[in-house]
Amino acid sequence: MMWTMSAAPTLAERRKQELRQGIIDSAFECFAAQGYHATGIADIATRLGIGHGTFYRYFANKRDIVEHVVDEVIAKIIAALSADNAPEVPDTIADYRAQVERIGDALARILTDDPRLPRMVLEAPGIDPQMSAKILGFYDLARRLTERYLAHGVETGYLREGLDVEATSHAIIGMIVATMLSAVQQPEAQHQRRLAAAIQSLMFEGITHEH
Amino acid sequence: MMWTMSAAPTLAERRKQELRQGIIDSAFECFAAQGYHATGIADIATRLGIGHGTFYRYFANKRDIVEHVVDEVIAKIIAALSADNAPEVPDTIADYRAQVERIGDALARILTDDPRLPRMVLEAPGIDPQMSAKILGFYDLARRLTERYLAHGVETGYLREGLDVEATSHAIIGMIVATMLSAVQQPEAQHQRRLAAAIQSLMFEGITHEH
Amino acid sequence: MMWTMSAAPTLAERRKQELRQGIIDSAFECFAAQGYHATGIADIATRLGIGHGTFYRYFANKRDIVEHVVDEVIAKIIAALSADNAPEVPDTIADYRAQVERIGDALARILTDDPRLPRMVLEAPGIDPQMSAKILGFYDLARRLTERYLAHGVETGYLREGLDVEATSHAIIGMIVATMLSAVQQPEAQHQRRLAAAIQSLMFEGITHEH
Amino acid sequence: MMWTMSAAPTLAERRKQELRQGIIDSAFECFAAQGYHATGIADIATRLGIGHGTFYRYFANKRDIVEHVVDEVIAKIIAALSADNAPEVPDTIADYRAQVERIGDALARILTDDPRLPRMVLEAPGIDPQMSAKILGFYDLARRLTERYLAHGVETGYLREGLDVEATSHAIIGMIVATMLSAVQQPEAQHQRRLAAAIQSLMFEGITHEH
DNA sequence: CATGAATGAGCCTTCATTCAT
DNA sequence: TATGAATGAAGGCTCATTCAT
Repeated sequence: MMWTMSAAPTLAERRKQELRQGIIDSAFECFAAQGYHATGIADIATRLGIGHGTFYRYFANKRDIVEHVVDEVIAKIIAALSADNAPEVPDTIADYRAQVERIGDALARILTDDPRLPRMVLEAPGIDPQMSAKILGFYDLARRLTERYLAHGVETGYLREGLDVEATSHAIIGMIVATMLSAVQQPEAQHQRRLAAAIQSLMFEGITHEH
Repeated sequence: MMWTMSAAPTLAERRKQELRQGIIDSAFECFAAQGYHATGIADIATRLGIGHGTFYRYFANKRDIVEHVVDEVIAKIIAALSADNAPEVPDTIADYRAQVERIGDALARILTDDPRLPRMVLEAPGIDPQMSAKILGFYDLARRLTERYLAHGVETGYLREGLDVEATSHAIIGMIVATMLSAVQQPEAQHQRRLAAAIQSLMFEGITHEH
Repeated sequence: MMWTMSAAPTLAERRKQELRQGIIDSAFECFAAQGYHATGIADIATRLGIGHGTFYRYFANKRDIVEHVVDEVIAKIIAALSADNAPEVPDTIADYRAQVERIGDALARILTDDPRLPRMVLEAPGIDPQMSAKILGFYDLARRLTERYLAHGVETGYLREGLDVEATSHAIIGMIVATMLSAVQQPEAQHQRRLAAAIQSLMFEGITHEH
Repeated sequence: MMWTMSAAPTLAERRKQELRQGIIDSAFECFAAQGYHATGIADIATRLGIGHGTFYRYFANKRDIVEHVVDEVIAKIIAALSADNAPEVPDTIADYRAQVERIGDALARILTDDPRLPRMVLEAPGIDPQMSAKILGFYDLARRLTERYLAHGVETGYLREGLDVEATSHAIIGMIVATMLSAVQQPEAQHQRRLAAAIQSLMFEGITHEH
């Protein structure tokens, strides 16, 4: 139909989109506050002031909504992890370090901004095996991205030859996970920044005396 | 009959202990396979071939059993993390590196041995807030232990002066978490060993060229 | 449509009230027929032809419904006991005797009408200590009312000076209880009326020859 | 068999009888303290210090024991109601009044002695319809006894001609029930005695001025 | 005979989902 | 389209009863 052409969302359609997003937000808040299993569809609807029957006009079931909520959480974190380093691939050690710093800052910012994000990621694997797989998939996505950067660094020569890029990428992701874990309990910006700095140091200098 | 007084648990008592442990194991298997919430008491009992009423002779409720299961999992991991480094506190960089290696090996061994261990740790925080707190507490316990070692290293002089021991301990624990996460999907011994080696390298040399 | 604002309960609302009352009635019948403990929520629901989940939309739990059932039973009996003697306080022995007669008639009428009422009162104390207390409280309420009337009679002079109004009120309530007890097995109106007459005789003449 | 002849209960047999009685007593205490439904077989056995399996060597099931407990309670009350008036049937108004007094005293004594007796009678009808019938049967037994005495009084001439002996017996039993009801809450001897006196007064003089 | 471990029927209650209004 | 009343599958838990030791 002609009038459906991209640029012209009906008023009704926009409202629909807004309500849909509202449900996702409400669900996020409920899940973050009480956990997935302790949250009822009625809770999500009530918090939003809609009837809980309405929920099912926008999402197929409880599992469906949590899928969307987690996807959104992951998307936000991925955005923080990737947005700032998109422009160009670093070609010197300084560039790379700067990029790691930018990522650390972005992560610190987003985690400090909303500590429920890491909490969600922490608790999501308990929902069911599939959700667990999704979270692990998210970790792996981030890890593969990291691995590519490391590989590029080795190829380009600013990272150590012989570096086990795959294994090291796991370790680096682990440190990012640590950042998220600690954000659950200590979301203060300063703490996050210290953690980011320590990770940087560890990566670029190790913990020993500079040799 | 002449019983040796002290260490003589009745046959019945031994059976009781065995059944109790059997229930814990069965529960562990169910939780690992289907997740806490999808597991019914009946599942645990049936898998063991006992009536589900029997379960309640040994554990107060579903929450009680998962507590025991998780405690056992944590105990195993803590044992791996701490047993080998108990003897003496490292006083040289070589000692410390050796200890880190031993821990890595022990961890690799136990995770390879039973990949459901890390899966359980991964999924436990989704059970409820208290369990979440317990897991975070476990992480924090390990972290504080690491922090003490780092502090000792700095004091003794074999670690860099000015090292942010607290933040760094978070990062190191993150890498241990990474080990566990990867063990869920790649429990092969070789992979675990590579990961342990990479962590060591990262800690003691960083990822850059040795300067 | 021109609704008269105030007393216009929606159709839905009226249905709701009706269903609620239906559940109370159904529960009353079940409890009366099988006793509280032998009655399952499913019985109450099935007898009414509704799903047993529906029950919980109207009452919090099994205890809640029996509370309502008993309250209703008590209310009916209290109404019988008090409605007819409300108008004015009797000031002569004839007035008082007439009032006692009215109460007796009203009680006979209601007990004959539904013999499950006294049965419920009889069995309620076995539900739990709180219910027991409620029933005893109901007896005591009636007793204190009776006591007030006796005291008024003594003050006014148409009852014997020196009458132990408190103890006598207990005795009179006991005779009302007897009426209820016998109604369980002999609900026929005639029997009830004879009993009421005998109680009157006992109160006003004793069992001996008029002296 | 010869040696079974009445007078020679084996030691073992006596022990058995004692344990049996012990179980009844223990059950009575449990039922009185927590109610029938809240009492488990295990409670009864534990209070007595025996294994709960042993219970079933003496009583068929939970229903069986409560039957015995209630029977014993009823027997005690019947004894109080009938023991003292057994010797001879009263033939004058004074004799009868004296007898009523003796009964009242005996009742007061036993209720004051153990207020759990009336409580048991009060709560027993809630156990199940059969128990309810038993209690009603007990009331009726006492009532018929009373009725016989009243009839004798009328025949003999010391009670009013035309007295509705059946209905009046209901009323009198009601007052005895009142005594039991009030004993649940006020077991003090003095209160019981006042109540007995009031009942006597009511029976023999009515509540009005002596005419 | 005493014991208590084992059992499973049975019940209350929750809540995701459906559907008539 | 929004609603919320109705539903019943599902599951945790209790406890009377049995029976091997």
